[in-house]
Amino acid sequence: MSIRIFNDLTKQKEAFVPIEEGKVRYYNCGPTVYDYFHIGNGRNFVVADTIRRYLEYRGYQVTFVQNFTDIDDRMIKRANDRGITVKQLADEMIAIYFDQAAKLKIRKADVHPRATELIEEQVAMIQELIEKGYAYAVEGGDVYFRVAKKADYGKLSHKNLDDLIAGASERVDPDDRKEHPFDFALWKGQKPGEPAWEAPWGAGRPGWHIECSAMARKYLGDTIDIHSGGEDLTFPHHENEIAQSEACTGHPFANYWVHNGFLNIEGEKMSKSLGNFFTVNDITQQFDGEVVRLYLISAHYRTQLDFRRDLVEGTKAALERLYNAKANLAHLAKTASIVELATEEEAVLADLTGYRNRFIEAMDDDFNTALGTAVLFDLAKEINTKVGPGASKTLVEAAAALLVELGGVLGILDRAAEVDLETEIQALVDARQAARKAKNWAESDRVRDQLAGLGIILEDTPQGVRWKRK
RNA sequence: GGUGGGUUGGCGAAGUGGUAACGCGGCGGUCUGCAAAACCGUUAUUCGUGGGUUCAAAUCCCACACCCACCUCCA
Repeated sequence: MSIRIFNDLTKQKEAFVPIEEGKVRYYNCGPTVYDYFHIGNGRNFVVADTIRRYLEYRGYQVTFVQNFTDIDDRMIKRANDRGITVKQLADEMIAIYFDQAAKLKIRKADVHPRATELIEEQVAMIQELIEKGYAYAVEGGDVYFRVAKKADYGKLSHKNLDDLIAGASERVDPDDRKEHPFDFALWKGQKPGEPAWEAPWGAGRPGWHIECSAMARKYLGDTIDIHSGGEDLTFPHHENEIAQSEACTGHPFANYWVHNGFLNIEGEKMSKSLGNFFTVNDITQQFDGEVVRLYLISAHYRTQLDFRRDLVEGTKAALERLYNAKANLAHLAKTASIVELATEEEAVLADLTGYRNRFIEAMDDDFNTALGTAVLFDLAKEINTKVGPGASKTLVEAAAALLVELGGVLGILDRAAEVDLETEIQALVDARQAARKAKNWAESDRVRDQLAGLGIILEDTPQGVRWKRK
């Protein structure tokens, strides 16, 4: 069995066969760093991170690249509005990206190139495209890609130029300098007050699409295995990347195109005008990042997902369930001393392997995280039912390890099952236990309330008192 | 207009030919000094509508209805 991926290029699930055995070259379109990234971006980054984690879990050596677009119209406008340089804006937002991404348990990519770091490579590609007749410079210093020359233009979005023109007849802004309305900018000539770099056809800055082509090429090669992004990027961004890269290198650009569905807010498209524009920063003020992450992968990545607070609240309870299974095992591990498995435990241990297999089967099928998480809930139930007081250390540890192993693939459950309490808090917990032993309920309840005020929630279990932070 | 996706219990969400996973919520219970939490059990004879194919369909085919996304810089 192998991993199957729904490839947008062919619109069907295909067995995943990497270019180089055992290795994966993976590129995901990162954010334009003009502002805090929003929860829709967050979904994309979580999806890409999960795919990356899973590929690694399946034994692939993954080189994962995710860019920062640090030069474009919005960057320039925002920097001007704030009276800072584009570079300052980028530095600030990139730092925020890493901070917020960490909250969602999104790992750093192997390479996080910035568009402005690869100007030379982009200029070289544009030059090559001009030489091969795929691009032309016009008055004003702009350089455009000649879409009509690329016979298979539209193969990713499954459009052809005639349809495009018919569909967009009213929206295309006529630009006499362009040969074809859908020719897109590879390079934008400098306008007064804008940052610019030197180029053979005049100072200016790269267009949006060329940066991804250049970055993917530099760090991953002419042909990469997987390229992903939000579904809205299919056209024109990814279509244009394909056109540029393939025209330039003469090789296929990416073998598998993966697009995640959009994230809506309470049933509506997120937009500033609707006032429902939420950044990850907004959301993590209210919810634990791991809860948000679990919510984002609770549906298959290709479906549209509605962000609803009540559902995230529900996910919080669901994640608690998994953590409780983990905490139960940690508790048992403290007292479990028998190493040898009892006969009936052998069957449970064998079941554990079954859960791992089910998980792999689910995730192999186009990264079905909804099914994958379901396996975790089933596993938690098995643990709670079959692994109790008196269980052998071997079984307790195996169960705990599997829970963490599978959770780790999804980017959850890495928090310690129990935190050590500060001595003064531990003293309060002890005091309450003493009061309870003396049946001094008034005093024990008072201490319990006091601890609640400190954010410590106590749970009296048959195996003793357990606590967790609010 | 073109292209693509969707419609599954109170709410979410898997499932693409063999008789409806999983989570939240609800309900019942266990535990507890009482709580809370936790845990256990239970919760769709049914998968937008109407036809058809088949021994068998949520799953395949044909209509229809409704919803959504993309169609030049928005993940």
